[in-house]
Amino acid sequence: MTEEEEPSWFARFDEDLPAPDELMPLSQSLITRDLAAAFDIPTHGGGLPGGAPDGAGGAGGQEMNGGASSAAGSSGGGGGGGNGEEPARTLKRPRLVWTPQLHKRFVDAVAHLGIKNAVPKTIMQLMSVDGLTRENVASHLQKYRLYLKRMQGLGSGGGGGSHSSGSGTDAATEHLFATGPSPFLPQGRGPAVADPYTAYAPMPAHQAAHHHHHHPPQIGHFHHPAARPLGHYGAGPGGGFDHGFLSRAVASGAPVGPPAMHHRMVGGGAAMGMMAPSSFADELELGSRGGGGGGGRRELTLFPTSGDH
DNA sequence: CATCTAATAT
DNA sequence: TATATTAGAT
Repeated sequence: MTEEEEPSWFARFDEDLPAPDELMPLSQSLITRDLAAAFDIPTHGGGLPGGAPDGAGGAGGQEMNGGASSAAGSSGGGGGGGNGEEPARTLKRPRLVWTPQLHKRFVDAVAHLGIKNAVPKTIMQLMSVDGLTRENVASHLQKYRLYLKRMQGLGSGGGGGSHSSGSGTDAATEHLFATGPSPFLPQGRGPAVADPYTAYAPMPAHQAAHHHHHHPPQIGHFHHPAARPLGHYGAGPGGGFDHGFLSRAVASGAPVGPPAMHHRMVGGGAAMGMMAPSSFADELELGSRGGGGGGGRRELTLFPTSGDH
């Protein structure tokens, strides 16, 4: 009952999520989670091998890579090697480190999914991050919600925080959640609107429908300064990515309809500031990729053509 | 029975 | 602190 879904938003949510090219060269994820788990992921801040964690260093440095490695163990062939017995199950994974990039994906997914489908399962599928489990997303989803709530409930400042002026929101959280464009869809239950929320298109399309919403001045509108040649992604060598993966990801045969849900958004008119105007390029990077045949791991290459599961 | 949300524990 | 985990609710 109440099965509602909008085919538009995710119709082409691709956005510029996927990195254009340049898949991060193998890196940390070389270690199989088994090994990593066995030794504890060495991603601890303690002694960074390079040294300076932040600050100086590469000004142009662009964040660190995401750490979603993972894999469900079980390697089949191979050498077998070492582990004679591998429970493969009950393997405790190291704490998932939600890196900003990972967050971006999460936020983007939620924003595009809409409060309606912003459920752990869907988000997880939309994120398409290998190793990400529902619990992982669920756990974080809570934090994200709290963050939003905190922002909407309390305009800025208030509470105990009190951070510099400018835009209210905490720094750390802000920095982490700095959700650039928050195309949140007003879940207004339109009486008969043809296309209530046209998922925002990657291009400045003027799909301005008749929206007489007294929306608060959405100051802080940012664009993606990142000028990356989006588009070419087709079937690369080994990677057959496609933006349409979402179309099938969520659209699991569901006659989407007008989202008639309870919309409980605070009309807070408070003006929410945003981060500084600095040019923050959002880069997404995903590594891992079944190289060829050996791997056999269904890492990236998410929805290949259907049929997952 | 499966999934989501909340609170809690580490 | 940030996550994982558990418990409860739907």
